[in-house]
This record gives sequence, structure tokens and C-alpha cells, in this order.
Amino acid sequence: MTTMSNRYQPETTKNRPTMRHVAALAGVGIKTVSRVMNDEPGVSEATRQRVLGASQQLNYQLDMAAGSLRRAGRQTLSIGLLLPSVSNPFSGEIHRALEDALTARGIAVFAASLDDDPEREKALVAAFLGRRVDGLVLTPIAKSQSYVIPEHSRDLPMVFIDREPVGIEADAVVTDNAVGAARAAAHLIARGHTKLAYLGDRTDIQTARERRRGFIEELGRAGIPTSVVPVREGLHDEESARKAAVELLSSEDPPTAIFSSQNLVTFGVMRALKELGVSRKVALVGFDDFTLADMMDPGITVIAQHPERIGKLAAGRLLARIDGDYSAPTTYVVPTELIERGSGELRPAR
Amino acid sequence: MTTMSNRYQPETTKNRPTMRHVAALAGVGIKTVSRVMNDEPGVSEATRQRVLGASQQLNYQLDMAAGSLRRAGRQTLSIGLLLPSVSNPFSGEIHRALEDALTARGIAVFAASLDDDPEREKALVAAFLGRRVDGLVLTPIAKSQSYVIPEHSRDLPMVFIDREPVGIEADAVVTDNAVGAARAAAHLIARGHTKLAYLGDRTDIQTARERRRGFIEELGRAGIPTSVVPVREGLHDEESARKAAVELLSSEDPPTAIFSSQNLVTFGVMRALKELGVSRKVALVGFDDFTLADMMDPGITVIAQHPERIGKLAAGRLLARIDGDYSAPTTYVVPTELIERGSGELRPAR
DNA sequence: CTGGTGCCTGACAACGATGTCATGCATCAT
DNA sequence: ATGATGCATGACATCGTTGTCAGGCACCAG
Repeated sequence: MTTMSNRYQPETTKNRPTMRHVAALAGVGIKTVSRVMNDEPGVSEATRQRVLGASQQLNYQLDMAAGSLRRAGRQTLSIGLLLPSVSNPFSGEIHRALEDALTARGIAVFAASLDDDPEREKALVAAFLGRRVDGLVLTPIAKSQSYVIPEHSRDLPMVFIDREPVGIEADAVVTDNAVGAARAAAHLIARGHTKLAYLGDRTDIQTARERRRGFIEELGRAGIPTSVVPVREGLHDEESARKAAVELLSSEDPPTAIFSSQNLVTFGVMRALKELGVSRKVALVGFDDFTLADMMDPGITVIAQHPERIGKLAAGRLLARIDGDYSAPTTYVVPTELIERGSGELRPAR
Repeated sequence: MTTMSNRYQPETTKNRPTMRHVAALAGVGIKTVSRVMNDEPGVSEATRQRVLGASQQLNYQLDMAAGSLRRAGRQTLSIGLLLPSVSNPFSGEIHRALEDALTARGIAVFAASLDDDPEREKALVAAFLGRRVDGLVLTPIAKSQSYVIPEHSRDLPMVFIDREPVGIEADAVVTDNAVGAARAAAHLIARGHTKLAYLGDRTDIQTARERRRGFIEELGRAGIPTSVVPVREGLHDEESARKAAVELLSSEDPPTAIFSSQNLVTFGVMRALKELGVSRKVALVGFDDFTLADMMDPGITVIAQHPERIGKLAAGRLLARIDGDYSAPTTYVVPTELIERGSGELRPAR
């Protein structure tokens, strides 16, 4: 019987109410509803209240996707964030700092993990782009980021974090890896060490290479022959690092100090030192801080990064680009901090 | 002169190419482009190749938001995830497990932190809803989640994690808090302890209350008068936990075993024990596992939760709901695991 | 009373895509 | 030759919203 009568009564249906439903209930045009929902001027207070009432009654909510389809500038108020892994504490800190800066502006964050997989990097970026994000914050892992050049030249805001991109000129926020590693070396040398060893991550990771470079160069500056310095690389997990450290420490001329380029490697070295009973004899400085480092015995001296600063800076750059900053791309370098806790202050046994 | 001629040449403009651009370049209708982009049948191979070529030349990418506006079911292939904090390792693990299950289906994840703020919970849920997510995974913190009833009754897939929702019947995936805490108590009692203490988080947190209940009830079952058991609550950070523990241990009749209900509390207790030099005298079992727990001296015995299982289960439920499972809401309980590392196996000093 | 000035308001097209449906063409059986 | 069949294709309406623009009404000055 009633063909049209209840067409706009979403309470009965399972469908979300739209502006038309609200407009019908309030007895106004949909454009007026749009004006009220967007706090635009030009609506009488009486009408405003009626619309607000109807919208609450129907539990109406603006569809941002539909809106941004038509709206000038087409912003979706969402950005894509690509991290090594969302379960990595370092990434988590960056994520959090970014989020804080962006939610203040009503921007939501798509987060995804790339697991050192270059293919995944491209696929996830494509997934973000398909969702029309207003910007990207990426930890690059693929050999080149030139695949995003088309988007970048269309002025899609884009900031790379932790590692600098290759094949594209874009903003980046990175840790001062080389300087941090050099500081670790200098710290150990100043404590009398001459037999230092470097234990590092896979060499295809830019930051790992930078850390090695900084460490080795500092040894060179101190006059230590760098060609004989033990360098063990390709360590990507705790166990391989532990083995490498045990091997090194059991050699005939073991190092008196170790620098580990990354958390998991540091953990592996700590295990090796404990296993061999030399935690208080062999010095250790690790790159990157970690929870409970001060509770170890001895406390672990580290070169601390500042993920929250990286996140905050990246968010700032991204927002500036979103707001129309067209200045030349820049790389921002966040300094590290050496935190003394004991393990790095051990002196070489005579 | 040429008014329309270069209207569809996005290479020259800063605008994203649309289907019309691709269609114009390939010399076909936009519906054909749509068919090709969506792998729909009914397109000759020759046409297909031509469209694919044009789309690659223009670097075209489907606009999912526009598509889902019209598409049946209106799926956006994105979900909202609300966590205590994205920088919290426990949350990170859940996030990661969820992501893995969802990206396999092409679903992207909006992640946000709520920082124990009930207002933020509502605001963030609203932000997700405005973006037309296909589902929600929420860690409830507000007193009641009845505010999402409208969405829930519109069949928006929704799974609560870590804590059960209040004021709404919906799927939930939680840790077996009471049983885990009881197991900790039983473990300590079996080692001869009769003077146990409980150090816990804020009592407005459901999981904290459950853990206390489980712990205390187990003491009761063992015949220990529960009214005199020291219970210190409202500890939300390391420092307050440390102070509480020092105070407790310095009292005239100190406990011989401590159960801490949460990581930060465990850390605080560890500090207190170390400070007072009783790490090897007072037993400790902490709820929730943490990195390097086995590297402490002694290793810290914990009731481990399984965040990855929670995430995986939650993802499974969400996908099932998205796929049209209309069965009654259920609460899934993930069991805990006691991991012996030393601190929980210490016996009371005679 | 008339014309001008604002303020509210809604009709309509458009955003970029997909669902529906009609059309054209080649192929095939009769 | 004729009608039926099936495939490939595109015109058009539509999704929920916003930009544009024109119309209506009240109010004021002359």
C-alpha cells in the first residue's frame, strides 16, 4: 500500500541514515543538513536545532568518503603509515608520536607492517593510494622508491622515516646513525679499549651500513688499524648474534669491547657475555635503547634514538606539506644520545 | 582555441587520473575500464590489453572510496582498531596479528590509541564510523559501550578485545585473567608461601579486578585468611609500584611472595627487590610476559598472555561477522601460560 | 507603495566509480 | 535468407555528499 511513505525511516531498516533521511525528518532540504553538519553559516538557529534534533534521533553520521568525493581539495583526513612492524617497540613509539600530532587535526592513520619485504612495500603503498590518503609516512625498504615518483610529483605529501629514500627527492627524518655509532666508538676508546668489535645487522639495511661506517671511521681517527677490527654482519636475530659473539669472544685474541648495531643483536651479545661469565669484563655499547636496560647487570650503555622525536618531526613535515608548503625536500637528522649505565664504562682487563 | 581537446590529459595537470581519462586514452567507455580494473568478465582480450596499457601509461589507480559508494554492500575494505596505545608492546602484538589476518583479505587497518580516556574512545569510534569502516575492534575503557548499540544493531561487525564490553552484547576476546592469577597464587602456595601480597593496577580497569579476584580466591581455597592479605592497588606506573613494594617489604611482617598484576607494576617490584637486596629471597610472579624477563637475575616467572592469539581470534571473528555470520555474540577466552624462570620458584626463608 | 539589500533555503549538477540495461554485431541453426 | 543466441560494449542512473546558483522572504529607505 504505502509505496514511498516509509522510504526514509531507517529505524526500521538496517541501513545507515543519510542526509536525505535527516532532511526529510527535519522537513528541510539536504543542503541545509549539509550546512548544519559542517558548521557552515547561513542557517537560522531554529532550523539548526531542528536538524540537529533529527540527526541525533536517527543517529546520523556524516559520510566522510562521500563528502571528500565532491569537496574541493578532496581531502580524506587520513594518511598511510608504513612501518617495519607495528609490533616493533621502536616503530610503536614513532607511530604514537605521529598519531598524537595528527589526531589533533582530525586525521586518522592507516598503519601497516612491511616486514622487510620490498614487494609488500609497494603493495601497501598502492593500498593506501587506492584509499585516497592525504599523505604517506614511509619506512623505505625496497631498493628504490622511484615507484612513488608519480604521486610525489602530483604533490602527495610524503615523508620518509628512519631511512632515506633512494631514487626520489623527498622529505626524510632519520637518526644520526653514523655520528651515534662514532660516539659509541669514542666512548669505548676513551676508556682505554683498542680491541673493539662490531656486530651488525644485514648489510642491505641502510641504517646498519651507516652505523658501521661511523664506528669504523672513528676507530680510524683514533689511529686503530681498521682492517683488523672484527666485523660480524648479517645478524638479524638474537640467536645468530649470540653465536657470533660467543665465537668472537672464544677466539685467541678476543675483543675487550663490543658495539652492537641493533637491539636484537645487543640481546644476543648480552646472552653470550652472560654465558661466558664475562658480563663485567667485556664492555658493551648497544645502538638503540630498550626497556630494562638499566636493570641488567651491569646496566647496558646505549646510544639512544628518539623515536618520539622522529614521529613528531615527520608529522610536522607532513602537515606542512598538506598545508601547501612547496619548499625543497629536506632530510632532517635527529641526534642520538649516549646513556651510560655501566656496560660501556668497563675498562679493558690488563 | 582547443577548449576540450586536452581536458583528459592528466600528465599535464596535477590531478589524479580518473576512469574517464583512461577510457578516453584507450578509446573505450568508462564502464569497460571499470570491468577491466575489477577483473570482471565480458571484455575481449584485445580491449583488456588496450585498457591496461592506458591505465599504466597514466599511472591510474582505482578510487576505492568512490567505488564503495555505489557498490553493493558498500564495503570500504578498512576497519578501525582501538588500542590502549599503539606504543604498548602488548597492543602492538595484537595489532600485528590482526593485521596479518586482515591484509590477506585486502583490508586496511585504522589504528588509534585511547590512553584510558573514555571521551577519546567515543570520539575515535565516531571518527572510524565517519570513514565507513567495515568493522571495529575495540579495547573498551569507557564505563559503558552502549553508545555503539545503534551501529551494532545495524550489523556493523564489532569485536571487543582484552576487556569485555558493558551495556552491549557483542563478541569479545579476552585473556583468562582470573584463572591466570589463580595459577600464580597456586604456584607460590605450592612452594610453601603463606604470606603473599598482591600489587595491582587501578581498580577501574576490569582486567585488574579479575586478576585480583582470581588471586584472592585461590588463597581462600588454600585456606589462607584472605582478609589479612596485603593488597595494594591503584598502581599505574613503575614508580608508584616500586614505592608500594618497598613499603610492604619494610613492614614488620613482610610477605615472602609477591604477585604483580601488570608489567609496569612488575618492573617496579623488581626495582624494589633489587634495592632492598632481596631479589633472591622474595618470590615474584608477574602477570604478562616481557622481553628479557629471562635475562634478569633471577629470571622473572610470569603468567604469559598470548596477544597474538587474541589478535588472530579477534580477526577471525570480525571476518566471520563481515561474511555474514549472525550467530549470537560470544566471549572467547584465551588461556594464559605460566612460565617458570626462577623468581616464582623461590621458597620462603625459614 | 516600490525597489534594493540581506539572509535563508533548496534545486541541481558534479565528484569517481558501479549496477542495470539496451544495443550492436557476429555466429549459428533452421 | 531469417530469426535466435550470445558476447562485447557503453549510455545512464545512482551512491551520499558538497559547490553553485537562483529564488523567496523580510526588512528598510525613499
